[in-house]
Amino acid sequence: MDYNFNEVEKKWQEYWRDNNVYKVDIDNNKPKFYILDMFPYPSGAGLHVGHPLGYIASDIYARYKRLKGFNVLHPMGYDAYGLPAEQYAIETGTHPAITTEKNINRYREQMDKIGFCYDWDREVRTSDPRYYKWTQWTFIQLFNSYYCNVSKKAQSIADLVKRFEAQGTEGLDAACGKPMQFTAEQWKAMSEKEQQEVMMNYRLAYLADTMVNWCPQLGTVLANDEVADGLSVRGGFPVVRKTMKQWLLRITAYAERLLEGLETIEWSESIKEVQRNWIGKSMGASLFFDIADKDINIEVFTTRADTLFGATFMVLAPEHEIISSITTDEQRAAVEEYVSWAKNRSERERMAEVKKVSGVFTGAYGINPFTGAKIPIWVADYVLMGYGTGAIMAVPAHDSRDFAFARHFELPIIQVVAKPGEEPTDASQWEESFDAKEGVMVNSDFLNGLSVKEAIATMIQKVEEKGIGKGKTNYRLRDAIFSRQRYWGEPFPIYYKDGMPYALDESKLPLELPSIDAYKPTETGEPPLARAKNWTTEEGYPLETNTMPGFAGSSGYYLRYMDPQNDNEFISKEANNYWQQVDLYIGGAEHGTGHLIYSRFWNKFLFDIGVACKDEPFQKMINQGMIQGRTNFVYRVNFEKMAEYKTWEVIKDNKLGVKFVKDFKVGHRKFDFFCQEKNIIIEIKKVSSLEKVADAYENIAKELGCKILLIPIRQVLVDEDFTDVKQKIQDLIDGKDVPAYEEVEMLEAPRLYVSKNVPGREYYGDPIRVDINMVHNDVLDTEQFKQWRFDLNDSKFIFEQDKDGNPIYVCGWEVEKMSKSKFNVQNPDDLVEKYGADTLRLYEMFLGPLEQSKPWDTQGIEGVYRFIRKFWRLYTDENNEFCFSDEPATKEELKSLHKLIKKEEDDIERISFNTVVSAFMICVNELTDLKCNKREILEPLTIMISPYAPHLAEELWHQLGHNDSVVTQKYPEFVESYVVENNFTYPVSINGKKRFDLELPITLSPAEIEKIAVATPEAIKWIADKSIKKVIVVPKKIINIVVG
RNA sequence: GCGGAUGUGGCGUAAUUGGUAGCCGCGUCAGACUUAGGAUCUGAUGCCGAGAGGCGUGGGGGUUCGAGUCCCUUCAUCCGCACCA
Repeated sequence: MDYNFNEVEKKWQEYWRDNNVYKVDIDNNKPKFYILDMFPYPSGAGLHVGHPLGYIASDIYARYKRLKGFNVLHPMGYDAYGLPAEQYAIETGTHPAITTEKNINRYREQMDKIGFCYDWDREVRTSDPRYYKWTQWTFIQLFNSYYCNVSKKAQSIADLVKRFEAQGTEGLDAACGKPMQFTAEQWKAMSEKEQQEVMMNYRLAYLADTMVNWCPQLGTVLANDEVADGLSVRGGFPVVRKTMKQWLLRITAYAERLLEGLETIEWSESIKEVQRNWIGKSMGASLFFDIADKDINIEVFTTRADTLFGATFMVLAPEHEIISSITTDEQRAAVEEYVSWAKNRSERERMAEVKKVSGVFTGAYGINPFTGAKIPIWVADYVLMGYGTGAIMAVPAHDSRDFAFARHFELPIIQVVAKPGEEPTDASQWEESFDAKEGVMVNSDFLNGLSVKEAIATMIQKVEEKGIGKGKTNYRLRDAIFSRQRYWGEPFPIYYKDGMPYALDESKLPLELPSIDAYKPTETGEPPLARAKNWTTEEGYPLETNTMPGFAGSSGYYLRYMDPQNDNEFISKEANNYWQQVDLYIGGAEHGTGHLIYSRFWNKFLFDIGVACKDEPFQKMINQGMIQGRTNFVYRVNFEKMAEYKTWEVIKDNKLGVKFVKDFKVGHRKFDFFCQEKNIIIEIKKVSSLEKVADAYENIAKELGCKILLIPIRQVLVDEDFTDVKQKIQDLIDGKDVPAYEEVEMLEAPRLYVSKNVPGREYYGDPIRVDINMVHNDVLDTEQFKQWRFDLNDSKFIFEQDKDGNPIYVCGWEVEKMSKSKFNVQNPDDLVEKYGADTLRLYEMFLGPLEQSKPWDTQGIEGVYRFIRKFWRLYTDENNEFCFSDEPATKEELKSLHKLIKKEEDDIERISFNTVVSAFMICVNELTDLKCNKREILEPLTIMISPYAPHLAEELWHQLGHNDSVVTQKYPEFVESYVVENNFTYPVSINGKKRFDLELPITLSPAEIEKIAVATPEAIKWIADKSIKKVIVVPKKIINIVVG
């Protein structure tokens, strides 16, 4: 009998649980290591094979670090608040806590089956009052803090009040909503409400009117990262822009620190870049433009102060508050109409119409501060209120959007930057704007002749001197909207007195989520919490009815794992000083602009107030790739695309020696393919319409002096290799006379065939990626499609025609994200059932580099399963009886083992788990060949495989006669002397090409090696009559003989 | 449009500093044991070629004794951001 994984895995999972093997406590005698997975949102679908990929990797790393003598913190918990459970509650009336609990239990069961080494005593759930007490506590600290730009950290709002009392805003440099100036006397004269309003301008958690993403279907606002393509990420409902009073976190105060911090952490360059883009720092200048005949000015932000002389008009965002006060009476009606049109457009419409130019003139003029020229002020929605000041100076010559706008509304265009050595030209005649990042200033008075870089600096200096502007750094990052009009989230520890919000006393925490009768908004549109009875403080003040967003609970959870049972503090100093920060964080890259930036902000704030001892939460991060599913499809072949594809293939691969351009435009006409050099047009046309268009095209060809070839799309069916077309194109290039087109008759349906092991060939002769319409969006009814989907798993082939006998449906598959709606979800439970957890663990690692996305393909799992059994057989004899030898190990056996020790150490450190699995296979193959069953080899081998296949290892460890757990053992010591060789087999190259091997003692000098090498019969044969020019000898690497 | 990646056999991949391209596994083929094989074991397997040998890391060019690796250029695919002034 073979290895019985079912029995063994169950046995050790129980043993580990009953013996608290994974429990971890502070141990000052050991170095610590904190390795963390992104905790999951427990959805109803349970885990799929993509989830455990990161968990398995971190589990292996954690177990390895433990063997290496570290005290490893490796916890797990649940991001338990979230929309799906609440949507379900609205539909069914089931309390989200019940749904969540059920899902958590399922997740836990699935995770336990895979044999993770989490210390479950440290589990956290964001919806647990004992946990969210500290989320609320952190919120109160944010509410009671402001950000001092001088000390560059958060400080107590009480200090700010003291300052106001002493000196007002004199000398204050703090992050705030809008600039404020008042004296101590004025402060003291304010009413409490007024003072509270002033403080609100500085608090790090503040309430303000703000433009939000409002999702009517979900009945809540959403953060920018919760919206994609104008739709909500959860649910896919439309989102509109709307001004509402919301809680916000002043994350912008930390923009610079968030940016700088990226330099200190070991994250992938791509995710750092995502964050840099999100923060969007740009250095430029803010300039004030006076308005003609008015006593007001407009502030604009520009990164290109140098182009000021080229500013020929100004543009305001439709939401800009100054619009109504500057618009002239003649223009008022038009402006108001435009503004209301622009405001009422959905985000989706706006995005779809980015290329369309729209705008309206206000009738007002700004004054160019240097030339004194009057420049018209327009309103247009290509300027966004959310960025900079919501107003720009437009320099059409050097900005494509300004250029398009100027063209459309016939506004003047002045060139101010020229390529070095080139004279300025009449910009009003240009076809497109000149993106002048480098060049020389022209038409710009005192800037003329300067480079762009010099001109920017000079201009900023000049502007500052004149007092009409100043150098300024601008960030794209917006403050994070922190309230949601939902039920299933943390209640705010806030009550209202006299209309102003106040924080609850910390002793009142946690403020527990009340139970309510239904989970939807009230009839009057209040958030669900307004349904709660007695939702007031003891004194009767009303409590906040908004709840916190999903990222509230996940922003500081890694800290809580350090001290999860502590009800008196967020974390004890002792725990924090010991565990410090997360050493290795593993999770998906999709949280780049959400959780990962909020967490960094949250942690920096906690660092400022002395709760966290490190400025950054996650020192090193690995983003595991997504495991994609294989989805089988039925396709309808799009012959037009196929013809285009084949034609392109012919042009590309046939190496015709001339260059064809795709989608080439001549004037307003667009051609499929165009070769300028030879004046050849190739067009792809439907057979039925070919005759009609042929004449038209011949005229065009004549007009342009071109030759034309029309390819009937049915050509692809009768001429699979496109030989005919190849010939015609070649003839055209050679200047031969070729008829513009030939009618192709289709006599019978094309023969389709399946080559089972050539993906892509399944649906047509050549591996063509035809543009294909997924059938369920198209003609076929869903039932039939579904049936096919399942039939397709065995590459069963289907060939159909529709009612008119026209389109042809074939099958194939594609790699997609795994999702229930795509019928392609692979569930780990089934695989554990069939192959065991250890096989699943090894296979997920063996699939390829952790960070790479890869399609899930179960075919290869057999190989890993075979390996596991082969590994088992090393320890057993033909009768499956354990059988070990106490003989000393041979040199070969030790060499094999120690090669593996080194490889595993090196590769685990660089998170290359797939190569470690491969190294195990090599070692086991070698030991099997050596028929090795020595304890001296097998004991260390058992320890070494335990991070990967813990159940198997634990069983074998006990079979080897031990009574303790393999988890608590020491990783074997690498001994170099076992792997060093006396000889090295040199590859000998002649002119860089390897020709033969030569085994030589490693003690030889390069000169000796050269002497021997050139004298070998093999070398002599290759040198033949040529002479040796040079011999390169790299010791223990290569010998290269250069002959000539 | 901007930014980040990635291109190696039929497939997943390996090659850590420029030094034997294709390790390991899947698949395939052949053989052994078998009543049987979707079990197990053995061998072969980049392509072309009977062989000698030639060609091969998306394409083109360069540096080098030597390039998957470095440089230039080009093509393709994936991901992120996107009227960001």
